[in-house]
Amino acid sequence: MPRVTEQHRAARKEQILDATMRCVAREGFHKTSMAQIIEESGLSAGAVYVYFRSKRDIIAAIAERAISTIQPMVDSPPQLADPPSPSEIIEMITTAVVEHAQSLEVDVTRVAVAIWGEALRDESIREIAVEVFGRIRTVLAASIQAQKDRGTLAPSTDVNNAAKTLFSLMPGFILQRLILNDVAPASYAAGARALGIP
Amino acid sequence: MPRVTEQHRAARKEQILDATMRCVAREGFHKTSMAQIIEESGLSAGAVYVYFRSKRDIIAAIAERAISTIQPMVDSPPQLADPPSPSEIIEMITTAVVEHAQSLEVDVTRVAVAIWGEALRDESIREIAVEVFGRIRTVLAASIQAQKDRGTLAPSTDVNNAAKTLFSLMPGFILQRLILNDVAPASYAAGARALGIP
Amino acid sequence: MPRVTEQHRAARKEQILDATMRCVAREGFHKTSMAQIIEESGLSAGAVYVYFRSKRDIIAAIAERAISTIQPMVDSPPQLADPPSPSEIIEMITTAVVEHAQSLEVDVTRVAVAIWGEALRDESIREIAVEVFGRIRTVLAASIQAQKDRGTLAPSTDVNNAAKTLFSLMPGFILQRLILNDVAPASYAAGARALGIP
Amino acid sequence: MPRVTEQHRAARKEQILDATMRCVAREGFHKTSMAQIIEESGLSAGAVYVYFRSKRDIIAAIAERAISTIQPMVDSPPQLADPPSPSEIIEMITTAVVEHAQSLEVDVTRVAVAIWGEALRDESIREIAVEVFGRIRTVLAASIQAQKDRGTLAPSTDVNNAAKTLFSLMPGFILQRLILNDVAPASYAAGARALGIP
DNA sequence: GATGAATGAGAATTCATTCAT
DNA sequence: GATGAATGAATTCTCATTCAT
Repeated sequence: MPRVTEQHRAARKEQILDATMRCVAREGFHKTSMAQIIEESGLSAGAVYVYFRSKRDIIAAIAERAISTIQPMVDSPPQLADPPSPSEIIEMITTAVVEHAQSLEVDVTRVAVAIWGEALRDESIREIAVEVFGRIRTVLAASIQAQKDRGTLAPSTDVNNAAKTLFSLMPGFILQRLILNDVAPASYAAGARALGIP
Repeated sequence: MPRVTEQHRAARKEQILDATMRCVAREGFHKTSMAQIIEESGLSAGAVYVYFRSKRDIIAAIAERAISTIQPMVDSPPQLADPPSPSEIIEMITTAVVEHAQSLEVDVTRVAVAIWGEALRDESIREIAVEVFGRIRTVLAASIQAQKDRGTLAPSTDVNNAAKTLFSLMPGFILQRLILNDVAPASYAAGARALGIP
Repeated sequence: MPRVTEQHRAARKEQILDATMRCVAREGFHKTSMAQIIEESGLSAGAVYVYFRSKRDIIAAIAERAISTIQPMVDSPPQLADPPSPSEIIEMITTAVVEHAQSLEVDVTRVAVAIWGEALRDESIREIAVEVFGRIRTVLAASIQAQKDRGTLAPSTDVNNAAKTLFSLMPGFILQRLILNDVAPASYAAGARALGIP
Repeated sequence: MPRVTEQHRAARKEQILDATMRCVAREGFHKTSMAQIIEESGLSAGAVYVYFRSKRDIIAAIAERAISTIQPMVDSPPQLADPPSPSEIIEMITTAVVEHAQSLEVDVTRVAVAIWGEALRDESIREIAVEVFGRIRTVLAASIQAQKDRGTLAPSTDVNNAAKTLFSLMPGFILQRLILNDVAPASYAAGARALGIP
């Protein structure tokens, strides 16, 4: 099959990564064997290794996917004239997370937890996590700054500190949803407001 | 069998679990091999299998340890007449977490992340996580209730929802500390207060 | 098909064999993969398999090349009136070997060692080696016969036995040059003469 | 099986190396798979890897064996008052080689050829070959020196050069025996004497 | 109870070769 | 003829677990 397009290559890579996501969401990175990925992808062992040099590379690619998966979730809908408040952002993101998780065959949040674990033992995965965390925090910091400008938050507010604290609501939601399964975007955001978060 | 033997058994189990904690903090559960645990514990393969029937059992025991490790952290110091406020609790727990992590040779928070991942694929580990999460949430709910009683939080506050949101600050702190390494208990609690959390 | 195509075929085969020689000189036959040969030759996998049916065929072709490579080395320069003496032949051949090895990008003697190994497990490679060894021995036998005729060697000399012994000086030189790297044609021939070889 | 002696370990290693020798004599190093070694040794995969960390280690151990295998062959029988002459040494060594090859189930000379090939691509194997070659050359040099002292060889003889040339008779004999199968110790040594070697 | 050698299924990866385009 | 993606058996090595001593 000569003259195979870049498109074809990209599609195959997606095929492998899609299969891997399904496996990892179920079993985590290290309980997912290459044999499972191969089986799930419908390709042969050799084919998988044409597109990825090692299992580590596949894991890294999965982690990188998180960046592009998260991005549309954290980007505020452009039609909003006013920047959303922190609790609104929380509700927006958690809603997007839940919807995404339910619409696809894989729950990305399960993969996210696997990535957190991998970030602790693989520096290059950690770097990817650093970037994702940073992007989310930036969005949250902008919202906090807007509240401060508007007077809803005290002028003395340290935006970065507040963003770090606010950021926690994202992984905390994911974790409680997956393990306790008793959180929902609306009530979670309501809880944030009840605590005083604008 | 006399008590001495029971003590011996317990000591041996601790020895194995201590060794495992060190390994898991470094590499996670699945990159930790039984050979590593055996080597690190200084015991023989056979001996380890006398005290634990399988690697899964060791992982479960490690997860159960989290309960007793967390308990003293979340229990408010008894000398305090007033129950601490939510942000005070956050600062207390995060401080305890950081101090614990620095004083011991293993950073328990790294093991915690490994447990979160394992809870997604092993129901019995999930049950343990459910219990740990529940205990922490209970402490937080009590504090929120106290604030509500005192009038610091609105009477309409849904204590459970607020506790769920507040709970997130714990795993969120752990994750940011391990991956971004730019959070500290005092400023983190300050961030919480800046956001309006009492 | 016109002649041009035949030339083309031959050129392509050379291209593949040249590439293989480079690989084999480095790593031997079995550590040289088809992928390396394909890469080194600049052709596609399919193209290589058009010219050679299998890796074994390529190895066999490499071995056959040895025949034509060795031939000009063992053939005495025709201008010499007198046939050279055994030690002179040794010096001529070893000199040719060293010069050849240095002038080309591949050291054929390294390939020769690989062929010796392969001859032990593949009958058809052995047959090729038999032919090469035989040709060299024939040249040496002729020289010994000439010495005998001239009276430099005893009339009782068994020409064939002497040729077998003399033959050893060739692989022995190659091996010591490659592994110990402390032999040179002139001193090697001098050593032969010191031992009494005319 | 606790309290396993060093003897036991050594015996197991021998068992694995014996099996490997049989395989390598047949197929060379790289056509011998770990599966074959495992099968031939009668052990399990895991057991083999308890004694050798990798296939490379096994190959290295096989090469090291050559040293101790060669040593008794090159050591002159101590009862000889006079040191043997070069051609006598050649006959002794080649006789020992042939007898050894016929008495054991493996022909060590076939393994030797495999080692020569491996020495060209693995530095540590080369080092072992250097040592073996050096030992043989030392024995030959001593014999040449004795001949020189006795006046059988010219006083101008460069002992080292002559030893290098003489050394070649060993690998040359091995190679001709394995590939052409038309050499025998007695006639080979006779050939050496016919060429003038004392 | 303790030991640690042994097991063998399973892991990741490679490789000679094929064949649809 | 030429391409190079695809194949899948084979390769090296690991690992949780067992059991004779």
